Amino acid sequence: MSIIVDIREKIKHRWQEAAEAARQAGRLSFAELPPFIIEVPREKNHGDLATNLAMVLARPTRMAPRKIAEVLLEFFDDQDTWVAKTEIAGPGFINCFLKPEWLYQVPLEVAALGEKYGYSEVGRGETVQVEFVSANPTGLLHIGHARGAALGDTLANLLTAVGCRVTREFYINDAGNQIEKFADSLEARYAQALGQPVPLPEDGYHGEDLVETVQNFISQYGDRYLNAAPAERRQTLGDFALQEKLTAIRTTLAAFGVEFDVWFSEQELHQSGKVSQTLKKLRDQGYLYEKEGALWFCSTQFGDEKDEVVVRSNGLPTYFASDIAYHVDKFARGFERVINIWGADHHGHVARMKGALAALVHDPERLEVILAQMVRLYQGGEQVRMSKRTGQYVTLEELIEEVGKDAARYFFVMRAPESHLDFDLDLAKAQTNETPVYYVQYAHARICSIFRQAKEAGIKQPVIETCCLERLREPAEIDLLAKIAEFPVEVIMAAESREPHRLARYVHELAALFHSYYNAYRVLVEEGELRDARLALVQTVQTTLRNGLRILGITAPTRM
RNA sequence: GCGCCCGUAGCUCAGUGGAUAGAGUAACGGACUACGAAUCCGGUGGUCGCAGGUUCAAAUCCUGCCGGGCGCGCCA
Repeated sequence: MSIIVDIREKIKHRWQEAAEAARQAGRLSFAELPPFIIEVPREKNHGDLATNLAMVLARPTRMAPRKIAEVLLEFFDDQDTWVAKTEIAGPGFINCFLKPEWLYQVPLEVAALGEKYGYSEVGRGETVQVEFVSANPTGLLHIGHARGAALGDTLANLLTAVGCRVTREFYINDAGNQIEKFADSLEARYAQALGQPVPLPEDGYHGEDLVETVQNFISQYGDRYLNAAPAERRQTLGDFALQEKLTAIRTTLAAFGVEFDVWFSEQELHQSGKVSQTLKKLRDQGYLYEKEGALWFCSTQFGDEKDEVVVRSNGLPTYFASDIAYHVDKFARGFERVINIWGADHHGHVARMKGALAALVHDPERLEVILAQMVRLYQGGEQVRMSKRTGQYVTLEELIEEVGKDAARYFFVMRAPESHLDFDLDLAKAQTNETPVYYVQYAHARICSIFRQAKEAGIKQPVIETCCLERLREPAEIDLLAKIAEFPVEVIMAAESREPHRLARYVHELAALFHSYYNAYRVLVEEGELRDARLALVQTVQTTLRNGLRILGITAPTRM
C-alpha cells in the first residue's frame, strides 16, 4: 500500500489500543469505542495527523475531552509510527507531528510504483457495472449527456484504480414509443426529400439532423422505398437511421475519451423474452394488478409514492417494464454492484426501480443511482432552453470542437454531481486558454520542460534511490511531498464516495503547490546534490499529476 | 399540493459533525538579463437563505419557513 495509508492505519490502531488499555486500567470507562477519525488538519501548525478520539469519547465517558486526551496520551505507544511529538489542542484534538523523514519515503514509493502510484486494491476485485449516458438513439448527444459521460467515465476510472473490475455499459433505448415517433418523422422527411408535401408529425422529431440522415439513406437506396410496402419502408428506414445515430454517438463519445464495454439493446430484451419473463415472475408473485385496463406494479409496497404501469391498456409494455427486466439481467450477469448515472429528471424512478429489485429477490442496496443535476446553458447572458423536439441544443460534438475534450471533461467533473451547474457557452468558448484544466496541464508540461532543459545541459536523470532527499527542506518542498503522499487516499475517497470532483480538485491543488514552488526556487541549480534531489521531487510531482489526469481521462501534455 | 436537489465572497463552486469557512474567476497593486508569465506574490471581498432545535462542538444533523431547479399512474 502506500506510506501514508500505512502510517494512518497504524496510528489509528495505536489509538484504539490506547483507549482499550486505559479502560483496562480503569482510567476511562465506556461500553464501546465510538467511531473516530484520523485526518490531516487544515492548519499546518496543528501537526500532520489529528484525531478526534478524545472528543467522541466525551459522551460515553462523561469526562472533559482534554482530560480524556491526557489519559489517552499516557497509554499511546508511538513505536514505529514516525510520531515525533503529540499535543492536545483546541477543544480536545490530539495532534501528531511526524518525523519529517517519513516524507522522504514518498519519492521512493512513487518511483517504485510509477504509473501505479495512487492505485490500490481496496476494491478487492468487486465486479461493478457503471451504466451511463444511455441516450436515446434518436438524436445527437447534447451538453446534458456530456456531464453524465464525464461523470460516469471518470467514476469507472476511479473504481478501476482502486481495484474493482468495472464494466462500462450503454443501454440503447431502441424500442418503444419514441422509436415509433422517430420512424414517423423519418418517413415524413423521406417523402419530403423526394418531393412529396408530407408534414412532420406534431410530436415527432423536428431536428435538422434527420434531413441529413434521410439524404444519406437516399444516396444509398434512392427512392426505391417510396412505393414499397409501408411496413418494409418503415423498418428499413428506421434501422438505417438507428445505426447511423448510434455510430455517431459512439464516435462522439470516443472523441470525448469514453469507450463502452457493452452496448445493451432494449429491443433484444424484448425479443429474447426477458421482458415477458420478468412480468410473469412479478405477476406470479402477486406484485401486479389490473386497473383501468392497464397492468400496474405495486411499488407503493416498497416505499414509493405511487404505483406504476408496466403494461399499457393497449397491451404494450412500458419503458419501466423493460427497465426492470434490464436490471434483473444486470444482476443475473453477476455484477456485485450496479451504478447508474441518471439525470435528475429521472429521480422519481429510483424508488420504483429499487422496489422492483426488492420484489425480485435482489438486494436493492446493490443498485446505486447517482443523480446528476441538470446543466443550465447560458449564452449571451441568457439561459438557452434545450429541446430535442425543436432540435435546439448544443451538441457534445460542437462542445468538443469548441472547447476541447480535456477542458470539457474537466469542467463537468470539477463539480459535485448534485450541484446544478451553469454552463456559460460564451465563457467556455472565449476563455479556452483560461479553463482550470490548462493550469494543471501546464504544471505537467513545465516539469517536462525542466527535464528537456536538463538533458540539453547534459545533466543525467538522477536515480531516486541514491538521491540525498534530505536536501529537500524548504517548506514548499515539504508541502509538495505531503500533498503527493495524500494522493492514494484521495483516489480511494473519491472512488468510495463516488465523487470524482474530489480528484479534480486534488490535481488542481497539487499543480498550485508546484507552480508556487517553481516560481520561488530553481530546480536546475549548480550544486549537484541539491539539484538531483529537486529533480527527484519534480519527477514525483510529474508522475502523480500524470496518474491523476489519467484517471480523469485528461491528457498530460509534455508541451503546450 | 407532494417528493428529490440546491441556496456559502460580486460571479461559478469546494467544504456535509470539529480548530481562524476555502479555491477559481472578476476588479486592484506588484514579479521575467535564471529551468515556459497559460505562472507567481500581495491586500480586498462572508448575517454560510431565515428561524428554532440536537450536540462538548453545526455551513454540515433534525423541524419549520423563504427562494430557485427538476419531477409527480398507461412518455422515456
